[in-house]
Formats: sequence, structure tokens, C-alpha cells
Amino acid sequence: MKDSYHHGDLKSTLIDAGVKLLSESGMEGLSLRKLAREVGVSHNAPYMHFADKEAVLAAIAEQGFLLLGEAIDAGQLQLSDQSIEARLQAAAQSYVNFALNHPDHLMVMFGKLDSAAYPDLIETAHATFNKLVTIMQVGHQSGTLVDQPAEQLAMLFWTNVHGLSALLIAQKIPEYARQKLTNEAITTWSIQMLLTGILRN
Amino acid sequence: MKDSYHHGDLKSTLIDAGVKLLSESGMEGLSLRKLAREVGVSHNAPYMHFADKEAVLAAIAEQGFLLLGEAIDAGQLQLSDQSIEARLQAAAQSYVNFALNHPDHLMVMFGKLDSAAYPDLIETAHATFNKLVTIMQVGHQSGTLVDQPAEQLAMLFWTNVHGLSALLIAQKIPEYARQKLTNEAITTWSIQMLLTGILRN
DNA sequence: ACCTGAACACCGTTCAAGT
DNA sequence: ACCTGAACACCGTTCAAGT
Repeated sequence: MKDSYHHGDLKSTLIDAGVKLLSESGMEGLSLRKLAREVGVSHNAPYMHFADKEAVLAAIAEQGFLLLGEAIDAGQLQLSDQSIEARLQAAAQSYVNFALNHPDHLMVMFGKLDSAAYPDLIETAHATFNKLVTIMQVGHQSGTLVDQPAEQLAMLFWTNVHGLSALLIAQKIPEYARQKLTNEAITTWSIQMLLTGILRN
Repeated sequence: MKDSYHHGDLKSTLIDAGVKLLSESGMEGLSLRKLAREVGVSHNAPYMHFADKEAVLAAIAEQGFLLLGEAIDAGQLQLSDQSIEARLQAAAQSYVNFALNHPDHLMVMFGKLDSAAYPDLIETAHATFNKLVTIMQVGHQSGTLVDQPAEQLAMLFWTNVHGLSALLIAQKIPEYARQKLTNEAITTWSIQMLLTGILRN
């Protein structure tokens, strides 16, 4: 706050402030001018480091994928057992938990960004995705998973937990469908169904 | 355009214009003032019919759930066979198809709306959800589905197709995970996995 | 190189006024 | 009741100017 001139790392300071603003005031509360004000800098100092607002959002999104990846890793470290079921259940809880704690951040991460224009964002998102692929590969090695490409299984898992997160955030799940289940219980049940299938066998 | 004064149904005219603007210019292109201009009315005539911009978005979202419901119904009418597999595959294709054709509309539908403030929106969304519940109930009657509440199975299906749609729209699925599969093939494969599970049996 | 202030075209919303 | 125009406080972005 003191030397607003030349304070070294305005770029990452702006990103951090953006993440903070996002969790406080939500998506619509995030403006470039407010961001600059927050950091104590003129309203177009950000343009020294970002082409436009979308570029700032892309950087914030990238930060989100990093945090999500860390959350998944943290969950994998405290497993009760090493089975694929336990791994996937832990990863699912990490994902949904992150989503519910940072709904607006998730929105930016999956918003309409010209992703081709932000290679760093793509790379980080893929790195996070790869954590899921790795889990599926472990499942393959132990012979517990169906014989399908690990990448596709990871994608399937991702679509599941992401869709669940989106519906929980948007509160689009009718109460009569929730049956008093907690978010955690719904997540556990969903993964269980994904593992065993919904067809009677 | 002639008698801009008293043209009868400004409310639904605005909603239709909003849906059109959404598919043409995307989310950021949708402003109340532009909407009014498009319809040929003063920039705050919309306030005669809507409390604020969010209320307009809620109405547009509701229209989206109606269209999505119709798309699902249409898909169910041209089934090759009546099995639960065929029904769910058709519903999934309808959903993903709608999502890819109206990505910004879907975003509004699942955006952050104070859903409690828009009971009509909730009701319409639930009505669309109920179409999925009905399909699951049919599955239960034919004894082909696992013994779990139809509402929860519908929710599981919904999270699947919605998550898949979101990831396809955001282009967050790495090419190496797609394996040259078309969107339709990915959808078919995902539902197949959901039906049979990903655990080796 | 890094930052600022003035300026431009837009926005959502409010309000007094018109028919 | 329905619509309008002026006004306010905010945006994102550009540009000439300052250090």
C-alpha cells in the first residue's frame, strides 16, 4: 500500500485480489476498476500486465485449476485404503468440496473463454485433468477397472463430479430428489453408482 | 415495429429477443438497453414488466428449460426400441445437442440466480427434471434398473449429461482424451458406462 | 518500462414527466 | 397503465502525458 509505484509484482497481486474479490462479491462484483482500487493502483495499471479483462479472468481461472489440483492431491494423501473405490471417492469429495466453497471461481474456470488464446490456462487445466488419469491408470494396474482408456474414464469421472457440482451450486436439484441427503452423501452415492452401474445385473 | 406504443405483448417479445440475442452475441452481448433497442422501445420500458435485469434473465432461463424439455420429448418420440438403454441414450443426445446448440442459454439457465426469488423458474426446471424421473420409473417397471429411487437416478443422469455438456462447451477435454471421438460418440459411450459401471465384474 | 488522468462509448437503474 | 428523456454512478478501453 505504501509504495504503490513499482511494487514489484502487480500481476500476481492482481490475480490474488481477483480470487479474493470473486469469493467475496461473486462474479458480477469483479470489475477491473474495482480490482485496481483494491490493490491501490490506477484503474488502468492492469493493462500493463493484461491485454484486457478476459486475460485477467483467464489468469484467475488458471489459478483455480492449480488450487483444484492441490485439493485433489491433498485428498489422495489421506486415504483410508488404496482401493480404486477409495481413491475415486476421495477425489470426488475434493472436487465437489472445492466447487461448493468456490462457486464463482469454478464459473470463471468453466466460463466462455477463447481457450485457444490462453495456452497456459489449457496446460494447467490439463495438468489437473491428468491427476484423474493417473488414478484411473492405477486402477487399471490393479485390474479393478473395466477395459477402457484411462483418459476416457477420467473424462467420465470429471463430467460426473463437475455436473454434480454445477447442479448443487445452481440449486437445481429438487428437494424431493435429494431425500434429505447431504451433499457429501449424494456425492458418495453418485460415485458408487458410477462404479457399479445403474442396470440391474 | 409500427406501433411501438401499446404493442400488446412486450414481455414475451422481450424474452424472445433475449433468447435470440443470446444465441447471436452470447452472454456479454446481452444488455437490457440493447434488448429494448432491438424491440424498438425506450431503454427502460422493460422495467414495466421486469423488476431488473436478473428478472429478465430468470425469464429467459425459464424459456430455456421449456425448450430443453421439448427437445427431450421430441427425442423420446423417435426411439428405435423402447428399452431403458434406448430411452436414456436418446435423452442424453437431446440434452447434449441442446447444450451445444445453445451454450449461452444453458449458461443463463445454470447461472447464479437467487432461485428462491423466481418460483416459476423453479417449477419449470422441475417439470423438465420430472421427464427424466418418468423415464427412470419406466425402467423400474420393466425391472431393468437397479433398486434405487427414480429421482436419484434421474439426478445422476442429469449430472452426467450436464457435466459432459459443460466440459464440451468449455473445451476442457484434452484432445488425447477424446481419441477422435465425435461429441455424439462420447455421449453414447458415457451413458453406456453409466449403465454398466466402470468396475470390472 | 511503468503508471496516471482525461475522455469515450457503453451499462443498469431511478425519477419526473408525458399520453 | 404504459412509455419516454434526462440524469447518476458505474463499466472497459484508449490515449496522451508524466516519472
